[in-house]
Amino acid sequence: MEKITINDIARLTGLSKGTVDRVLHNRGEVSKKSYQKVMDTIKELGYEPNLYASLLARAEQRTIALLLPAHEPGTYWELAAKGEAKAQAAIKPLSLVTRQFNYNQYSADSFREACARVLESNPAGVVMAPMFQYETQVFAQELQTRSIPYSLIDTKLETPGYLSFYGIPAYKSGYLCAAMLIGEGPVKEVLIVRIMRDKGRQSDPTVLRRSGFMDYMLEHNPGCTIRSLFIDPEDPAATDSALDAFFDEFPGVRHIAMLNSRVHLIVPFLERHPIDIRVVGFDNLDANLDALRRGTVSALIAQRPEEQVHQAIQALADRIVFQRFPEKTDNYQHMDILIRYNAEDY
Amino acid sequence: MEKITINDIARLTGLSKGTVDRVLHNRGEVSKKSYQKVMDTIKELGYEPNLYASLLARAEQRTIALLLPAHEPGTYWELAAKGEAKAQAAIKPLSLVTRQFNYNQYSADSFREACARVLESNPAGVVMAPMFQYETQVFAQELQTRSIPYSLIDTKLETPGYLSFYGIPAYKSGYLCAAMLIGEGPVKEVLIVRIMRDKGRQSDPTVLRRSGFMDYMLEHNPGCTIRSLFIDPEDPAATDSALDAFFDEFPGVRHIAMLNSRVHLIVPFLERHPIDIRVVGFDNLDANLDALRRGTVSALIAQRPEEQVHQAIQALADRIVFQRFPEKTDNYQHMDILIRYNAEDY
DNA sequence: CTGAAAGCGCTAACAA
DNA sequence: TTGTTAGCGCTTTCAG
Repeated sequence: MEKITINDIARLTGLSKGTVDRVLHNRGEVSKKSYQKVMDTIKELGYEPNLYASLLARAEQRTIALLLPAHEPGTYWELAAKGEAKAQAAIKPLSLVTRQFNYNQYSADSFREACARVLESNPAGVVMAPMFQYETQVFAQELQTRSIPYSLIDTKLETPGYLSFYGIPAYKSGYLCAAMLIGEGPVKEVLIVRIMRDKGRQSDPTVLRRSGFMDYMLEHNPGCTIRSLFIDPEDPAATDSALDAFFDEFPGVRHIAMLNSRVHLIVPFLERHPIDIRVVGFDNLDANLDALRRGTVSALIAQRPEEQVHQAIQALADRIVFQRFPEKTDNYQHMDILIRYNAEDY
Repeated sequence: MEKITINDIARLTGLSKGTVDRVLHNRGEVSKKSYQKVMDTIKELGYEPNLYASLLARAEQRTIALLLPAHEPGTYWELAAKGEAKAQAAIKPLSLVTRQFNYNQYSADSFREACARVLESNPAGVVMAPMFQYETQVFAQELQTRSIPYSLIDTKLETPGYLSFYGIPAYKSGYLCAAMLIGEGPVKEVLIVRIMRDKGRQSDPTVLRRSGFMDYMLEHNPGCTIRSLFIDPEDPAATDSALDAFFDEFPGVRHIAMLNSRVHLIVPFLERHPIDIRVVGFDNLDANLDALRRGTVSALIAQRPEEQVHQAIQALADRIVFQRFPEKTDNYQHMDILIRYNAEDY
């Protein structure tokens, strides 16, 4: 069984290497007839291109753009950004590099502007974490007309022709959060702490989480009162006093959930008032893990954001270099449950 | 800054490509003088060979051997074997293939014999899940003298010069299991169900798990009595009656742990006797997941064995093709906690 | 001991 | 729309 090459299929079809190469990379300039003939015999013989030869002959570097919210240290997106490094190493031998473009996750303008920069850089592929429904649509449209493949992470917005999506199921994650918080036991009241400015966001992923959370409560603990409190992430003092005021008014609350990655914001308060409160949050930020280890936070639901970007980049690389499509378009990831005793090797 | 090639250094030294190649792979037939000259200018110019050109010119397929316990359907090692397929796809473009060699995990002879077959196949690298301390040492030794790189998965035995290890921390996993089983609450007695023939094994990974389990109990629940029961995986009827007898004698037991992947073996019994018992086991076998969904098993600790073999293969491929060494030698993986509400997307 | 030369399989520029 | 051709950088005879 000989390795079959581009020459073989050129000979078999009666065409030339050049033409075969053109259909292989469908860069047009080929008649329908030739195209079909080549495709058919490729399939028939099970031809697979030789990567080494290809890479050797090509020798130019393509780049994959990452379009992510800006990542201040200690935030969720910093975790995600870590996946870039891993992926870099993996795709470097394929003559691919990554390049990051950041935007302010609270400003649609900034997102639009970042999109423009991405397009300007003429990438071979794009990984994006979208926050704004409309702007993302427009951008996706543009990518498609330029036939630049793109993958989504974190939030799945309905955009045309995305290559693949990687993230956790938002609704289910809220459901799970509720289960971790109250189990089966009857609980009279719980508190959901929310972030102020999230209110204004167009596409807030915590909306779905909240609805999953609510449904679990309805199904398992219908009598429970669910209270909300909004805090300002920029203002720790205000957060403290808001919590103080809350517990003055509702001293019986023993269960708190936060449906975003910021549970660490309420940790100082909790540690200053040693009531025995069960707290469940999301994501393995260092500050969250510390609180978990100290026992202030009972459980975290985590989602390996670095894996999400890693996988998205890999999928794109496969697509770009090997013309290979991912097995599944929507890849819902496992939700990791972290407690004190399994957080160490995370 | 131009890429410098073998031609450059041929020109610079006044020798030919052929000679340069000879010193590059020190296969002799070169005068001392020429050798020195080449070496010097290589260092001077910081020459790095182009892998693709090299690989292309060489054009042979190398194979990575997997040395794993035989995997009957529905067993742990079947899960692990799944990782092979994924990795196959990833390394195929590098002209690498995998080939599996199986042994009976209860027979050292069979292991030794499998090792022999692996060596005979002259692999470019080896991934192994070792079960027998001494035999593994001997084999590892042999691999090292032939300078065949190898990685370990699942169980880390102290062998010389392994490339990397992938698995969960055994002791900690037992500790975690105990935590999942009894939490902080005081419990009077717990049952550990064990597999009969594991007793005779030389390198039983559950030994460490058991000691982690015991330590958690000592630290958090010192008064608790820990009972053991041995069952025969081949004999469901005997398993049932053993459990019957056990519960006749100790009707108060409400907590069961199994420190291996076989918790499904006791599920039929449990479902026939609807007492409210908390059960914790290991690994995401289908039968275990089913029991988890039905609520018979409360929690599973899982370790993504397919990822372990996938990563081990990748590491080897990187080593073989790109001469790259893994970032970390010992890669302890996260222990996944599975409960009903997060098992679906696993 | 050394050099010359023929590829490895694919890409891309240029002609036709 | 298609064919031709000159490499990409390295390996490997084979003749000297």
